[in-house]
Amino acid sequence: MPKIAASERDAFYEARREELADVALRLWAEKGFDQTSVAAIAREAGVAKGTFYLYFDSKDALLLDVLRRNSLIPNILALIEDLQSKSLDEAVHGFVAGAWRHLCEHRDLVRVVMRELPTHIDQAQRFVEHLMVPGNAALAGFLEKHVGAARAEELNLVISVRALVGMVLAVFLTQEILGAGRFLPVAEGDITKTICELFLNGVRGAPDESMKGVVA
Amino acid sequence: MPKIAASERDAFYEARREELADVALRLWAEKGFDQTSVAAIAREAGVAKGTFYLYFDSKDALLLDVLRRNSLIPNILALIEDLQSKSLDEAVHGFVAGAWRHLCEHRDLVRVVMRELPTHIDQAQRFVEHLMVPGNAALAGFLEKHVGAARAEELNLVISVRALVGMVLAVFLTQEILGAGRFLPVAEGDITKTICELFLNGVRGAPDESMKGVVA
Amino acid sequence: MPKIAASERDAFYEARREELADVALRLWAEKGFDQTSVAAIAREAGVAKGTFYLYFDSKDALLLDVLRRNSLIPNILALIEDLQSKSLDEAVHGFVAGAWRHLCEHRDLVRVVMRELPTHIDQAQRFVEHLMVPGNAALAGFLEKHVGAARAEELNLVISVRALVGMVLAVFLTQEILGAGRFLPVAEGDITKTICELFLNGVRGAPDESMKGVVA
Amino acid sequence: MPKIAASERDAFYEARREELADVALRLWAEKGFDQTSVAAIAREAGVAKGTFYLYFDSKDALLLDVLRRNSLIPNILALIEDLQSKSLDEAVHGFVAGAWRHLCEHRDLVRVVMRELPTHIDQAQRFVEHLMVPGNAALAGFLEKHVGAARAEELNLVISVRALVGMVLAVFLTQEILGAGRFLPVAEGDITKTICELFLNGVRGAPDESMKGVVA
DNA sequence: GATGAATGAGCTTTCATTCAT
DNA sequence: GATGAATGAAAGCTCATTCAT
Repeated sequence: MPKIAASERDAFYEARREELADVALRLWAEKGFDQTSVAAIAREAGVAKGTFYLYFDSKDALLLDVLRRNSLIPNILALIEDLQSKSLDEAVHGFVAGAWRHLCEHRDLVRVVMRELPTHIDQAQRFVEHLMVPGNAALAGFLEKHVGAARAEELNLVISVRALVGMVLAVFLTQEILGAGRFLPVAEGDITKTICELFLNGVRGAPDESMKGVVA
Repeated sequence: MPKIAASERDAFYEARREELADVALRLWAEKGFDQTSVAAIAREAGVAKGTFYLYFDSKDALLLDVLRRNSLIPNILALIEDLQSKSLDEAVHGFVAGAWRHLCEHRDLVRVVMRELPTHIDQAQRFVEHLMVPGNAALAGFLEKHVGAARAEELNLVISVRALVGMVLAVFLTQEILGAGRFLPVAEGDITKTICELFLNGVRGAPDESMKGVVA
Repeated sequence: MPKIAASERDAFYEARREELADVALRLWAEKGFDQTSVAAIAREAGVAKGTFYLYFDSKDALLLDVLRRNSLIPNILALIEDLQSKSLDEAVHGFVAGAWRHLCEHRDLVRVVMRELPTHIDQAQRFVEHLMVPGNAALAGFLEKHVGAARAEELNLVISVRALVGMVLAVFLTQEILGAGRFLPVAEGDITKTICELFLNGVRGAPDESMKGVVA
Repeated sequence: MPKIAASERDAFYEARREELADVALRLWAEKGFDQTSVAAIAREAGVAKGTFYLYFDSKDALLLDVLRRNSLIPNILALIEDLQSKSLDEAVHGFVAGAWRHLCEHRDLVRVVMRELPTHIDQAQRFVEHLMVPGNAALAGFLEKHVGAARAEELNLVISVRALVGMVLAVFLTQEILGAGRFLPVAEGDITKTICELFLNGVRGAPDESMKGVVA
């Protein structure tokens, strides 16, 4: 069998896997993992129930694959990497805008991860180790560079980073998942601006003489 | 039948209900609602499967009851009410500490709510309408009183309130649910202090002349 | 304990049994034996579920008791006995009217018997042996006396008797149980009159010379 | 996929459905609808419990299907239609023989219908409206044509028709369902002959002069 | 490779029956 | 005697997974 044919077949195989994973993600976001049957996923993807098992070993294996496949880890680490050379203002604005965009673009994934991560401890471990710990550390280091060691003693910068992420995530969840946007529509720009403003003033703290020279 | 006996029986009935509800909450927090069978709840509570149905009409009815029984809504609204007469600093510290305590004391409930709320739209509605909207409004009003109308135009205060809640919630989730506390143990006092510091500096903003008189 | 008290207790006991049996019959007629729980019977009779078992060994035992207690056998055999001295016309009219009255007065029993007899072969046996066979024989004998041996050879008189009963029963069932009475209301008198007229002309047959002297 | 395969599969599917329906009918006739579990039906049909639900949505749906599938309504209406052109004697003999044959051929269905119809009011309605009312009316009209309006005033012909059906049904039930046939074996021919004789003499009535010309 | 019929474990729920009070 | 809480077997039904075609 010629190489091309094989790679074509592989491409087809991969496309099918992706199709199934996409459908599953959508349905899980809607009704939850347990409330979505394999039959429903197959039907929605336009294949037979049995076909599903040619592409995934089990329903659980598909969940792992979906989480892995859609891992935001590289993107987010890249996002963090990009910030290193910027000013504090630019970096925070860039991070918040980037995070918000990521959340919006992966709305379904966010829903599924929020639901399923806490009961899949192994995945949660992986998430913490590979994304949260290094990401946090990188951002905390970046912050320390800009606000100075003195301020870093007043604030726990790791917690600060998580607080920043928490602000973005919580506002996103309430607006987009719980539907608070219907009660109080707010422009996306206002949201990121408010968060950045809060955080930048927050980390910098009340200006006193000793800080003046350090702040970016 | 004497009065006492009846009230004793009622007390016993209520105790059993509570026992079952507590067991259910614990198991649901661990493995999720769908992955926890009524049989498992009954077994863990030390009764037979059929006995469960003497106390609750159905598994779904128990979920509603657990959510209602553990509703944090009154507590949280009371917490907010208490802040009204305080200074901004005291209020924010009080709120953050109170919220953190609530989260710690209702760890399991938080897990279950985070998991099940998004797929129980009616409950989500209730949550948004009865807690989030009024709580947000009350806190935003309080903030406006202390930071002044000028600052309220720079920041969206409703978003700010949600951001504050988000900081507390996200740090709690990462520390306590995802287990980040094992990687980076932080004293509870450090967490609340950092969040308050961030937020207070954040809402007040960089001081300029016009603010001087207003800030509490 | 004095005799009176014992008999009073017995009377109370018997009254309770009867009450429970009556309630059961009513509910069974409405929804069927299997679809009526012991709890429902007890509730409707105003006693606790456990009390039921002080009066009957089991739900099945109650069914047997209800069938036995309400046995129409003695009544019907008495009805047949009464006819023996009458003329054919009087006897048939008396039987049809009596049977119709019995059916109306024991509507619920009829429903239950029609439903449950076929699946309770032992009860069915008893019914056939103690009511149908002797009753049929008695009526067939009576008929033969009046229509003569010659006619008895043309007609199977046992079948004729069953046919007579069948006419009454089928019209009763369609009018009262299936509710055909709502489509075509017919006076009770018309029904019995029509059945008697049909049967009397039917058994007598087309008059020919040989019959003249025999017919009552 | 070739056409043949599809139609073969459909044929197989239909055969399975029928097999399950037949088994169910048999078991229901024996022990009643409620006392026959889906598991028992599946086991008797040689398939697993779950397989049952590939062919029927629910146990109730199967009951409806069995009643519909075996509906005697068209057959019986056709039987009645066929009589219209015949003489009274021929028609009654034809009807009684046809009805008896139907009952014998659908013994199990008769048992199930007798048991379940009274507690399934919607099905009972359908039965009354679509079979009893029109069938009765057609037969009553036919009778009136042959016995004359004068006799139709003496007899309620609708009741007469039901009485005829009742004779056939009651004798069938006692012979075949209650097992009276074991006590008194009677040739099938004797039964239908007796019923016809009874009915024909019954409807015609005692001959008087005015009737002479009308009777068929 | 694709199918979908078949499976049976497991779910939620009901209910006849028991028994401590 | 009377109660009703407790039981657990058994029901109807679903669904992840297998496998012959």
